[in-house]
Amino acid sequence: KKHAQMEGGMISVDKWSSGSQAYFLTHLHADHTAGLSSTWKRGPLYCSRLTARLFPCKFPGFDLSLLRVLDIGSWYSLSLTTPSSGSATNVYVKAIDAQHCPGSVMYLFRGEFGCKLFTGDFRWETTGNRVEFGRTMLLDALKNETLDILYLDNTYCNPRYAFPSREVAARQVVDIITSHPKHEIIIGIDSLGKEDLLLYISRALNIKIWVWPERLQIMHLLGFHENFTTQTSLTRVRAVPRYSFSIETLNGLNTLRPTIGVMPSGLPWATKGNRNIFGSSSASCLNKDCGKDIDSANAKRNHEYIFVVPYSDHSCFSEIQEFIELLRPINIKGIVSSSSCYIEPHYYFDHLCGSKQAFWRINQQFENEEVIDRIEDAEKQSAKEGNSTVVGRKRRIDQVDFFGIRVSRVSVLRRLSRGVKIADTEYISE
DNA sequence: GCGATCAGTT
DNA sequence: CACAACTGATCGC
Repeated sequence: KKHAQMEGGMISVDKWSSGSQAYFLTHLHADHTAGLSSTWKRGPLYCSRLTARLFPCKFPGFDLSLLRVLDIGSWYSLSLTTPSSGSATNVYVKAIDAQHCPGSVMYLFRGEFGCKLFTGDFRWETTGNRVEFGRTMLLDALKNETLDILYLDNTYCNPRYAFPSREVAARQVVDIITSHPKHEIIIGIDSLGKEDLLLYISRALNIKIWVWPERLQIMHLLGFHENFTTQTSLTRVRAVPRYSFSIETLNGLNTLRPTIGVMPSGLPWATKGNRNIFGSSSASCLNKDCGKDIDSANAKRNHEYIFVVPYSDHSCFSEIQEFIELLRPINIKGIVSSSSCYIEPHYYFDHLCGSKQAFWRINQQFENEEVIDRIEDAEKQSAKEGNSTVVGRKRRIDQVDFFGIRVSRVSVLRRLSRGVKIADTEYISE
């Protein structure tokens, strides 16, 4: 579903079938690890340092000598074999913070196949230190080169998906909690992710947050030792598995103590014009103050006890757009294919793609003095690194015309297929 | 027993 | 209902 096999079986990202020489994991959510298990024997598995630390929790008994840690922001060189010719070839890879869940990274690959970025799941907010750092790192990694293919987390790749930053959403949650001073609070979360939301609440209200025992272990591995507890008596705010979070649960809890539920989700925050397209059954929803008032008026209360807050670990449409405008890739492929309202990134972003657009990106950078310095450094660095970039550029020119004509149709066909193959030869064969 | 797949849940 | 992420049943080996 959300994975790729690259270069005719040399590299797989979040795809765990046999036939690759190197396997890359973007993050530890279950929909990216289907096929991975503790009995893994297919070869080295590359991931971020934090993912490696969390790995034994998800896959106890996994042979850890197969894990290869990639520190974020560093280039690594892999010596692989070109399947068609059998000759040795170098592939370079850099992991970049994907800002999705703890340990999540994007992978930028460079090799004789060109330059390809696989985002995994990612969130690309517009402000904040982490975002600035990520933007700098990405531009620095890409230098003045064109990005041939962007494998994009297109979960919310549709203009109707509009929601605020996670910090704004976290503030909404705090407002909901403080406006219910006598209530117990439960917040639905998954096995990994939304830690920043819980930390924000913990710090803003100076309270500990209850989590279930397995989740406390994760929190400790993430380095959070002070903000969480498994002792119910210490706090009125509890994070519970989302799967156990239901209206019945809340009704039951409310027979004991007044309790409200908070559901952080990107889903309900689709808009059509000024309206929430997901029906109007809610007692008070975001319609009235859409886009203006960002406090709890924008937190949709769809049940007497349940507040749904627009806290998403995936990019909204405008963030995806900004990301593409920054990178100006030659071509884009969505990695999410399961949705019935799936929209090809090309539908919205074709005008941002293609070889001319790649040059546009470079020209735009030169309007910024800071970036000019970076490019000059990049060019010096590039000269030191030898001829891999030359090979990549030659290959890229071949791809432009081809992709410009074919890719959109191929992508639609591939919607129904399992797996995304991005080697040139596989494009032709399909 | 394991893993792949599907159906169902929030 | 849209989604992501997860659980649990079932089937095949």
